[in-house]
Amino acid sequence: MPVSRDRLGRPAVQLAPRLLGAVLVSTLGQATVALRLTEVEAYQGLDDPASHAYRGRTLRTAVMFGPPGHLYCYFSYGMHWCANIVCDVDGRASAVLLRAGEVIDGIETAFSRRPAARSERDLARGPARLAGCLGLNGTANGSDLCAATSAVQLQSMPSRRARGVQQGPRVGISAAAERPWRFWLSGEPSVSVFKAGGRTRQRTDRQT
DNA sequence: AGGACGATTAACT
DNA sequence: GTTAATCGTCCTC
Repeated sequence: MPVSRDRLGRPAVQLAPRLLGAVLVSTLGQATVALRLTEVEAYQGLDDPASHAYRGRTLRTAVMFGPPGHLYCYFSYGMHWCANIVCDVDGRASAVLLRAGEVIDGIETAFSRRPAARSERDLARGPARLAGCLGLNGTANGSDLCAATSAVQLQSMPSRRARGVQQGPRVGISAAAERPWRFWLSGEPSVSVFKAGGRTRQRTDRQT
């Protein structure tokens, strides 16, 4: 039985630390991969300049404005997919980005989807790597994680906040970079390397 | 219609 | 530490 939807109907900043240790299971492509979440980030919709939903509902962000418990997948840098769990109540955009996890089942399948991974800890270390392991892409956008018939499910979630939860700035953003809305489990090898939010790209000053 | 930029990754030096 | 790859989305003419 997947996690019940009402447990996810709370703002991302509240839910994010509670998702550490939760288990996601994908049966996409007739293979099973299960993953235990070790690092997440909260994005609080209209209150959060770093959120895709900040400027309101668009075709891309529509899922975030819907009921909790669905997957929001987006395409990044022209080549990667990243995945979020939509949370908070229907109509309020809020989502938790899945940044890293430990593969606990289907390791062979995960490696086949991530040929560049050299070790188990690299399989789902980083949001696009995590999505890659599970086979998530645009087709999975909107998937209901709380439905027993769904190919992607949130199988379990700790009833209390896990021990060893750490908190700090989010990765790779420039807006609202000071908000400490990244959460991870201390001592987990799968947690991604810290980079303070800000410019990760060269300036594009034109020459005169 | 055009362009800047990104919730990134992998492969380099 | 640096940089190329690559394209959907959204904002500005």
